[in-house]
Amino acid sequence: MNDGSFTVKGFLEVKKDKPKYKQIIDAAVVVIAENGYHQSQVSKIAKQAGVADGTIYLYFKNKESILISLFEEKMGHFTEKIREEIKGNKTSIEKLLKLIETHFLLLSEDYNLAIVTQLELRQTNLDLRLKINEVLKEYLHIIDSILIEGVQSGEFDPILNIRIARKMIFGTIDEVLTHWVMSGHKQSLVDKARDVHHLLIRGCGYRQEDSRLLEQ
Amino acid sequence: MNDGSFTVKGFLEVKKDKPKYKQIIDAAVVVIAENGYHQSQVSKIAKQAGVADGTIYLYFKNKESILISLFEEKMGHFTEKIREEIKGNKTSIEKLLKLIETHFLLLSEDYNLAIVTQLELRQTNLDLRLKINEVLKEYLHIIDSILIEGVQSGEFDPILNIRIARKMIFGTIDEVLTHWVMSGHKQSLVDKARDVHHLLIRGCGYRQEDSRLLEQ
Amino acid sequence: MNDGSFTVKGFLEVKKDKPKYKQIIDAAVVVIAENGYHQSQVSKIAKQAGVADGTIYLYFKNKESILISLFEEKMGHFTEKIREEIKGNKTSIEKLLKLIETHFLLLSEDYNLAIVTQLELRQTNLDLRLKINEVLKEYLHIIDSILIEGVQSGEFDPILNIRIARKMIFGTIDEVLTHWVMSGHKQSLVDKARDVHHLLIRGCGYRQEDSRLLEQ
Amino acid sequence: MNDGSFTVKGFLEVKKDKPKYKQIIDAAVVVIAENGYHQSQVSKIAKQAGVADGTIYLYFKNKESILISLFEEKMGHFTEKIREEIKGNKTSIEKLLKLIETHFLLLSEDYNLAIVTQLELRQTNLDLRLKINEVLKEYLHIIDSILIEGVQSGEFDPILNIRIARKMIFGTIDEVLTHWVMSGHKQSLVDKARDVHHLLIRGCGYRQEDSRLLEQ
DNA sequence: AATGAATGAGCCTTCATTCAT
DNA sequence: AATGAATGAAGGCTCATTCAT
Repeated sequence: MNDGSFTVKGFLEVKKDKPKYKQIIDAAVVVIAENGYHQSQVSKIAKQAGVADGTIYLYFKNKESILISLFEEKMGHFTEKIREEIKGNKTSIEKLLKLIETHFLLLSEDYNLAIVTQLELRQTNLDLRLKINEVLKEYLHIIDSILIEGVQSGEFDPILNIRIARKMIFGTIDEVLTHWVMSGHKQSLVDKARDVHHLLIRGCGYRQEDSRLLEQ
Repeated sequence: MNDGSFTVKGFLEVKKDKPKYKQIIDAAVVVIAENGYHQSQVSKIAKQAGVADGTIYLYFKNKESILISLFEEKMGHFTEKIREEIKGNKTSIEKLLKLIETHFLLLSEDYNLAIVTQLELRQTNLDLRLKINEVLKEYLHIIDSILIEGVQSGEFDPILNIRIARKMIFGTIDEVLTHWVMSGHKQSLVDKARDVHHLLIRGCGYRQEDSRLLEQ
Repeated sequence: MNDGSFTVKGFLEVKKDKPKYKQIIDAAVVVIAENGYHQSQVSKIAKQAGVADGTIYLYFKNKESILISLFEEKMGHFTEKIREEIKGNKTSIEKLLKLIETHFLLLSEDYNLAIVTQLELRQTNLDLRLKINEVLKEYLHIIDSILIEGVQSGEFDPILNIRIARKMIFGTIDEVLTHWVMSGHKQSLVDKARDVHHLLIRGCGYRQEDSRLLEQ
Repeated sequence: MNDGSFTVKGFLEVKKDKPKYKQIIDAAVVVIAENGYHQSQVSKIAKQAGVADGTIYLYFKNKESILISLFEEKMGHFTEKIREEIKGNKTSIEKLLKLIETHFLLLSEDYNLAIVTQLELRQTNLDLRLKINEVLKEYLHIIDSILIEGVQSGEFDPILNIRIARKMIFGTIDEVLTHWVMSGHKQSLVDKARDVHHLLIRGCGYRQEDSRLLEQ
């Protein structure tokens, strides 16, 4: 449940800042990407992290919590980065493009992480996946707020079904990513961002000829 | 011994049609849906199927092949049913709606199967998932042919990126399904079909006001 | 215990003469030689024999009894053949040479059988090996009678320890055979017979210069 | 993890010298002697050794490697002991006697080990037996060097076929031992050594009346 | 006599986790 | 804080044998 990190209010946050906590998470990404989830024993992760097996359990409650923390840590960085990137953009159209591009870019830059999040982490049991979904909510909230803003600004269909639209956006991005990872990341992912964006905003009711916000 | 073997005995007799083969697959669906993939031991499946453990291995090479056959069998039925259903429809718009509705309907009618395909089968190792993807190709081909037809008929964007559109359609349907299964299938899935369809065809460039094919 | 053969006194012996009984034993030799004892399942032997699995059990009580019968049948032929061959020889020296030569010749002519008796049949459990030893006694009796005769005729040491000498003769022949089989029967086995014989009779106290019985 | 690994900790520390490694091997000898090879499950060996099942696999790669190590360890001790014992003897005749006596004595003192090496270890598959043969080579080399020395010193036949003689010596010793074990070690094994030796050296061409080296 | 589909007992090995040091 | 040796539960698969046809 808890990833093993302790925060002392009013005092200094202790574990997450320590190198070893991140060491282990980064080791997990490498080991899982290289060996696959089912071949990523705790001892392998410990070895890669340069610590003893037992040390893992000083920082994480159990193996599952390494994965949850991994996802929290990386996805947290994701949402943070995406929030930053879309901040400067005026329209929802632009924000959505930035979201897709940033998502694609971040995974392009870390193919190991892409393997882990798109393929390996899905081989885990339902409990873990439910917790991962918790973490994903933050990301879905960003999509939702872009959609709501877009509806209010008139960029999108005024009667857009936000929940379905959110699933379309997330599902499409996810499907594109998974395909890209599975086919061995031969093609440029970032290059696909505009095409994906194009279809998605049109699906949300945006009409290119009506408003030229995106035009360059 | 192996699934997929054919015996001619007076008439064409496919082993797959023999009761025990299907018995085991149906048992697997029930057991996996109820216990989760990692808690679905071969002995449990055998018990549910009403056969001895060893009997499983007369019909399947190993545990993994039960799952592949399960997917082939069920997905085969899916694509077959979908092909049938879309046959009678004239426009691509209508065909896509029929595809979504049929997909939703079939999983609505068999919630256990929905759990298995949307959640449990994804917890398997990469090898199995690659084989499952092989099976999925058939489904993706149907989507592709609808899209190509729609582009040719002028219903969809003449410069539609088919590969991305296919991923949008599949990714969206998949995301909607997974969410529906994970949230405990409280809401009607089939009711969502029109909304999903609406967003997807718009994403593909369809303009409601231009052509009224779908109108009732 | 019983090999499954039935003899009706005064009437015709039934099973052993029937082709299927021998068919199965011969199939066992081939299958065991080709696959090794632990990979020689009953079903494989049945297939090689051209009968159904269940048919095996009409002729043999269980798998073990196939092996015992195999050994009895083949070893019986051995001792019979050896008895025949040594009958015509006058001296014990000559008889022992004939025994060795015949043993070597028979296994040279049937390498599969050599593999089975020298290597594979020894991988069986102790019970079976005790029964095989029973069968071997006949062979050891022949050695004994040659030795006793040789002592009486003055060819061998008058105070020869027969039991030890028997073990020397059998142990040496066995060791030469096993080495020949394990090293892939590249060299001629029969060519070694005279050298083996030479050492063994000398060990038994025979003195070439004293009597010239063997000279040509 | 693996047997045969070396760790330097202040001094030369061989893993094989660690108590647990030997504990397990000794437990294996007891369990196999008492239950037979095919009834000697890893769990039984672990229980006898007083360790957990999994601990076995910290010291041995798999079950088979317990047996190989067992043989290496015990046979290594054998050859070492035999080399020591024959060192002090002048003639080949004496050395061979010492070899036989030592071999017989060592197995007389450890009947469990005798059961394992003479009966149970032979029930293993061919692969394992080939590895065991590797270990046996050391023993055969000792025999060879005694023979060569004996030929050079004139004790043995100057044109002695060393390879056959070696097989005679080893085959005879082995046959005597196996018979002794199978018949329940009722008789004294060491008492047989002189008789066995007597036959073997005579087989190698030694003539008692010519040289009186062995006489007391 | 012959078949062959069905049975079900039995075991090696892995690996997350603990705890004495 | 750190170590890493030790633990022990848990399951997929094989194959000799049976028996209804």
